[in-house]
Amino acid sequence: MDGSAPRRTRIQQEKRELILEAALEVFSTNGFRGSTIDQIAEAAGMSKPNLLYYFRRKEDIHETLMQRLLDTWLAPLRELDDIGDPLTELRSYIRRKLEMARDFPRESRLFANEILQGAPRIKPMLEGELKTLVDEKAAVIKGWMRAGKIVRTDPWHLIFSIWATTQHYADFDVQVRAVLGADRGGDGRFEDAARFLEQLFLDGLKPKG
Amino acid sequence: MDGSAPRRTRIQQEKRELILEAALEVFSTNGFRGSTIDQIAEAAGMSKPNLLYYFRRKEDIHETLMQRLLDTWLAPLRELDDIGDPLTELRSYIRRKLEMARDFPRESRLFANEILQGAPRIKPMLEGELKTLVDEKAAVIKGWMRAGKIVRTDPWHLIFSIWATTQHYADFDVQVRAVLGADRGGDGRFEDAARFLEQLFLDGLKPKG
DNA sequence: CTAACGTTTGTCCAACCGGTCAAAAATTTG
DNA sequence: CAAATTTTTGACCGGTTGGACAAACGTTAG
Repeated sequence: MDGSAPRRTRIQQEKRELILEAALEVFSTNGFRGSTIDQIAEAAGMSKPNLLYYFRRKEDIHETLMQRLLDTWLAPLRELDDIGDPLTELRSYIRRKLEMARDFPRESRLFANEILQGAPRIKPMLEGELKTLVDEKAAVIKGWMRAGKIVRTDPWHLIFSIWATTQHYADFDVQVRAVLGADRGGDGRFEDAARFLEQLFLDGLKPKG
Repeated sequence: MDGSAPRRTRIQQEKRELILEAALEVFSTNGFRGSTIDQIAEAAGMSKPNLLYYFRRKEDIHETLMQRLLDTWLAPLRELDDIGDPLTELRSYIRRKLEMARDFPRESRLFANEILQGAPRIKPMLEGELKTLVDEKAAVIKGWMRAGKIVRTDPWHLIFSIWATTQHYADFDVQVRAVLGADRGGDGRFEDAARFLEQLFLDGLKPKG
């Protein structure tokens, strides 16, 4: 197998970027099967055969998009480090994840779509690379628990809960904005969410004493 | 407008149930556009024209499914009541939601699919019925905060976080099982999740003192 | 200029998909 | 039973979709 990237002209690089950007928009709102090559081509400002000159199959676009996504998507977790104060580390992990939901909602939805449908294309990666990474970070968290820096609990489910609460603001954005209404559903909702999540994860709901 | 339900024969009722059950399976894993009438018909054990005799359009099936879903889906929140101890009420709301994720994962995924795609078919309901219900319950929670029964925080985001963390175990089930691995990803994962969530929502991560 | 190479387009196709229709089969009703 | 009604089926249709292809167009290098 040849792992080297194919040589590409300047035009090819630019057009491929254009297509991927358009495809991200279309796939993330319609899902894979719900999106058509024509839609992507139009969003990218080119004809369908022209698009197929750069990506020979619809699936190739999706696959390329997915590979790129996964790298950046797990970056915040990779940064979770053993140096520094545990509570501060966790707090900034939550903050980073929430910022990703705010700044890259389309990527979040693309990922959610894939998982919802049973992750047919990335299951191996979930069971391999992702599991390894999470296990590794769970061990770090367990160390913090042993040291009494944070409460003893299940590190895996802790990570799940951080994923769930932060990605919720990207994946369920329509619902969040609908429920908050016009006045509170504006740009401030991410700051409100950040404040709430910090409080929840650090102190919970039970009053002191 | 005639709001009365059409008269139906015994066969019609049974077959319609069969179709809805099959459609729930298919729609929840492939999304609306990703599902074909043929798939649903085959899953229901009948021919496509036969299915179309009971539901004249693909959309009618989805709509019927959606209406039923919404009633039961919000039942746990409706039960959240002002009588009884606030912390107990919240704890059992979380437990009920988690049980729904465990027992009705397809319904959860169907709903998630709809929201992910921008809720084209149920946006009015989100902005109307749902918002009203959530606002009402947020007021109840605010009362608990004023009474010092739970910590002061944002009730809307609190509700979001409960939705997010519990539905995560249905919508992202593949990922959860992949990360937990064969040994911990079995049936016990919901009990582990319940324990973790209770601890998180009540006490947070910060050690006492 | 011209040959080689990279890019774009129009046309076409086979498969699929949602839905129709008439006629056959099964069931209910009198 | 027979008539009326409901259910099931096979054949069919028009529109869409992913993708192929050759020809035209543009660009670059000798």
